[in-house]
Amino acid sequence: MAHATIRDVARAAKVSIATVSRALNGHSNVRANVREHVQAVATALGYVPHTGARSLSLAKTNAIGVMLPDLHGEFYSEALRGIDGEASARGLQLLLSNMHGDQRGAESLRFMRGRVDALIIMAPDIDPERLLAHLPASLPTVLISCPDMAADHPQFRIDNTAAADAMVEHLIAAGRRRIVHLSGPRGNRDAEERIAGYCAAMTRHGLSPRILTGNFDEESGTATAHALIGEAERADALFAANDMMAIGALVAFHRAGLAVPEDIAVAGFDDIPLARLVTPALTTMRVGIAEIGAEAVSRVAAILDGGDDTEIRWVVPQLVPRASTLADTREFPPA
Amino acid sequence: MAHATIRDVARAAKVSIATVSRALNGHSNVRANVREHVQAVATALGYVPHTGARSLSLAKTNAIGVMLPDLHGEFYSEALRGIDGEASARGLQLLLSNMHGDQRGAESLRFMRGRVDALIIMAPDIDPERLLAHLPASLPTVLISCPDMAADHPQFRIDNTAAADAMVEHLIAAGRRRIVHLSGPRGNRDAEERIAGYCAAMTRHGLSPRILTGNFDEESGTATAHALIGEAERADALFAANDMMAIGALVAFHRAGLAVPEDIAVAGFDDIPLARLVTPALTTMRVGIAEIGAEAVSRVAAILDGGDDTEIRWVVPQLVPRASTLADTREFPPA
DNA sequence: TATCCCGATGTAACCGGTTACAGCAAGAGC
DNA sequence: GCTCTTGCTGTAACCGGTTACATCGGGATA
Repeated sequence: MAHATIRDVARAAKVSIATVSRALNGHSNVRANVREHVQAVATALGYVPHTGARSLSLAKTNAIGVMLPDLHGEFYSEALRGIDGEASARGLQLLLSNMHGDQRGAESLRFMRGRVDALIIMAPDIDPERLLAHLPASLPTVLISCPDMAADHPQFRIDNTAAADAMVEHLIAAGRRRIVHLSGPRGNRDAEERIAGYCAAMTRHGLSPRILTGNFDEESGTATAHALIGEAERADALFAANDMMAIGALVAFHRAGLAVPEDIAVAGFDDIPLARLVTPALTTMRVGIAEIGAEAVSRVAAILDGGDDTEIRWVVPQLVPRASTLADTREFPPA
Repeated sequence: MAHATIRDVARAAKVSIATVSRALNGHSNVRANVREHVQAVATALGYVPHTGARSLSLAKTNAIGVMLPDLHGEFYSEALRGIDGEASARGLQLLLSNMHGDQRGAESLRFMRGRVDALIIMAPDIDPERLLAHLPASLPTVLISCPDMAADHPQFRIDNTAAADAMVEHLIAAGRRRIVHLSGPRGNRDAEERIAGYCAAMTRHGLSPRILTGNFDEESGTATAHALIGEAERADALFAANDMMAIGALVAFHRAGLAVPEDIAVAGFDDIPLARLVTPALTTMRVGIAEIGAEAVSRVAAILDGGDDTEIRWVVPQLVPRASTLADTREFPPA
């Protein structure tokens, strides 16, 4: 047996559907006893309003669409956690769609039209053309770390260049010279900017950059560590473009009997929750992605309330020095 | 300017809306040149179909609702990752709703009606009455580790009792006797069952159970570790009801200069990705929550295809012995 | 008592799609 | 040339709600 509709309730309560709608939605112009009667009948029939139909007629869904590149790894999980927290505090539902690194995934944006009131898109590696092409026009959209786009959307931009530069400075201050950068995949905006910052700092200090390309996953870190271990003039620091790669390397160095940071310092980027839990704890740049996610929801909400917002808001990552680059202050004393 | 509707396209293309609908949905009974013309006009107007309206008339949303207790911590993130992977492989969207430990959150299930074709609910600590009350009837629903309910829904049940029992056996085999259990919050189904398994095994071996109650978060683990450290006859093993608490304790023990596992063994439950990355790597029971999530989506899909499924499927966690309980095989040699 | 006003209720249009059914034109068969 | 079929297209009902507007009845007022 299908679900009861408002018409079923109206029939059973012997009133019009308009009255049922008004009674259930708390409009004032309904006589008290009629309202109670309608509510009783609705409960008896197990009536649950059809939210889809409701949004259609109200042109309001109370939902926002979230597009992430991936859910693998803690970084995007953290982003989602931040978004989710703020969204449910505001009574907004979340419609998820991620493109698993596949550019075609951008098409799924089309399916969001009519289901959400606004969009939050995080897509550091997507072709802007593609994104724009499938972006339902006139849908408020907040971008996080996306490629430059013609559209004048509100955005969050991470100052990757300055942050990577600062990390290199930190490593140099800690006495390192042969600093290798394990980058993210080419074409990814964050990856490219971190490379730029790394190169700038190295060059400024008269050091020659050396870049290995990874994939932002643990495996890239492991593989890179193995590659470095055997080299004649071994690097004395590895700066990975994200924490997962750094941790992969950290573990691999450890297994191979190399001491971190004594033999080689390791630094990451993002400050995922895991970073402070590995041994030695990982030095990294804190992005605060959960906070950004939450703030993105706030901006979306403000726009939906009629606000105007096309600002580009810059996020400045903070250095979080931990034991993996600091020989003197081990957070975990040797066992 | 609002978005173009199918009527705008029809007007501009000088055909009826029915023809537009048919042309764009690839029905065969449309003349080829008409179809092309309609497609061209639609593209020119930037027409994107209104998915909400479409689902209303088709009574099919291609979305499934997901209710989780929380997104904090890796456990539910992993579950969501598994669900998401399978869902997007099948072209299903995900509507997220989590109740942040708040029982009232169950009401948000009502908002799913008319927006999703089915539900996946993971709620180890929710009052079944409440859940049933707000569960839109006749919506296919797969439950994961929920309290027993009258309804005959397809379910996944984790064999927590046997698993906790097996973990105690493992600790005893490793020579431990003063084994303390750090449990999850009372009322949580998983927590209660793990307590039961722990007690059963302890009693069987003539050991007296000792249970401290935690909250499934890292902080509980830290606090418990501090409490244990000062005691006269210190415990020689801590079995936490989930990995996050175990890791909190692990770190706290380390900081306090206690060697794990030499001075005290530590074991967790869940096998979150983090578990193998901490030092020493954490012994735990692998639940495979991402796989369960994926499988839940498959079951949902099968039901939507007309299948019948009211089975209770049991998940048997597997012991993953690692360095935190095995004095002899350290995965990370001392630095 | 007649008039006005006001609050409660019903009718019907609308949100943006899909599709059953009707209509219509062209080609086939006689 | 006339009917029958076939294939394309349009009309209108429907999905399940909301709400502008019309209607209706009763109390207040003159």
